[in-house]
Amino acid sequence: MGNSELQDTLKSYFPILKEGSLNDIVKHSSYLKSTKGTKLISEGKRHHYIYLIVKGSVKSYYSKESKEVCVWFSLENEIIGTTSTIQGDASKETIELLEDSELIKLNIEKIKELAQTDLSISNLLNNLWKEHATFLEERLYQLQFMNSHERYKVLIKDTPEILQRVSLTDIASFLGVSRETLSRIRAKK
Amino acid sequence: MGNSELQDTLKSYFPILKEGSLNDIVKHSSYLKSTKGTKLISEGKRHHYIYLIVKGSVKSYYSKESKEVCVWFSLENEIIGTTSTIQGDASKETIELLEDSELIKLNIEKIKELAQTDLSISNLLNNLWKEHATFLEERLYQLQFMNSHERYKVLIKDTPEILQRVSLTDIASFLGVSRETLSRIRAKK
DNA sequence: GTAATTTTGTGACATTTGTCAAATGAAATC
DNA sequence: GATTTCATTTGACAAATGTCACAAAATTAC
Repeated sequence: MGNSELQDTLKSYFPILKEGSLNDIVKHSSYLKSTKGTKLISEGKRHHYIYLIVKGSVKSYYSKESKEVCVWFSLENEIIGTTSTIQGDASKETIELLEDSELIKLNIEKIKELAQTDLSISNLLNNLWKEHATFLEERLYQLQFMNSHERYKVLIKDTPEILQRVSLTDIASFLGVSRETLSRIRAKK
Repeated sequence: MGNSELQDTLKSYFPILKEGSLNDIVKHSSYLKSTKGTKLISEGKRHHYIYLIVKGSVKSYYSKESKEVCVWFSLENEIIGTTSTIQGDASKETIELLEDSELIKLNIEKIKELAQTDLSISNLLNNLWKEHATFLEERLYQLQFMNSHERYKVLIKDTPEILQRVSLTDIASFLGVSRETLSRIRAKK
């Protein structure tokens, strides 16, 4: 992917950005391909990038005592990163590729710097935070209000592709149940 | 609370704001006292305000079939609102005063408008979103990773004041357990 | 294609939690 | 201070879920 292609892609994702601001961001971005299993962000480490998934899929998870709990999955056309990374802290989560993927890597440190003086970039970050918060609230709602059967139904209704592309082990932890319980939920339908 | 007092208070909460930007916000803010049980924001309705708690406490909850599930509590010195309200949609949650309270009411519609052209306000909104997202992630982590005993322990460790000022019924739904289960958790300690 | 490995499903049982009913305790009202 | 009302606790039981062990299926490696 050439530089002008990169620009075109980012432009379509960030339509509210002014031309000059977009250029500034492109300067701190790069295209990359990476293989399944690659960790874009590792728990406990400081990172300086967020990513746009051009092709492929990723999971984000916390781990404790060799157990993993998935926080979210992302497929094509989504912006991903961890809140702790964006705040400049060591990441609390790990982000790992579930498939061979194509990504655009954006230097969030630089973008945050730009946002200090660039209104259009600051507004862009606002939008990203807003979307992320909305996602998290929806997830909390589901965990607090729905039982595991209902949460599974919502998942297959809203993002059926996840079922095809993510292991049931990961989906189970995402839904907040054991692998076996998810198996039984699926058997009943 | 006079206008200059209002200005001083808001200044201490939003130190990153430039003087002029602060003035613009003060113009769309007002001080108010309100009694326990008052709903600042009602589920299903459009609202245009966020609030700063000067004194008092509030809960935010979803309701379904006459059951309430608490999403969060706030005490003094916190900014509160609902994501749906801020986005201009009908609110998904209800925000209700748990005690007689003193508040500063800020017109979020106007603030958002200002943020379109005012960098310092846009950056302020970014900070607020960031804090909110961090809170939500921490909560998700606790719900996915800890059992109810552990979640209760975290609550009494991090915000013991909540125990004194919020009913156990509300706390139970916040922790994601029934009232009776919370009673038993407490009995065991 | 076969073997090895990983993922998913199933059974049996223990544990946790929810639910309903009733009892106790605390707070508000008169 | 007695009474009413509301909040919290406790008991008994049912339902849901976790855990462990193993079987079946699917995937990967050879």
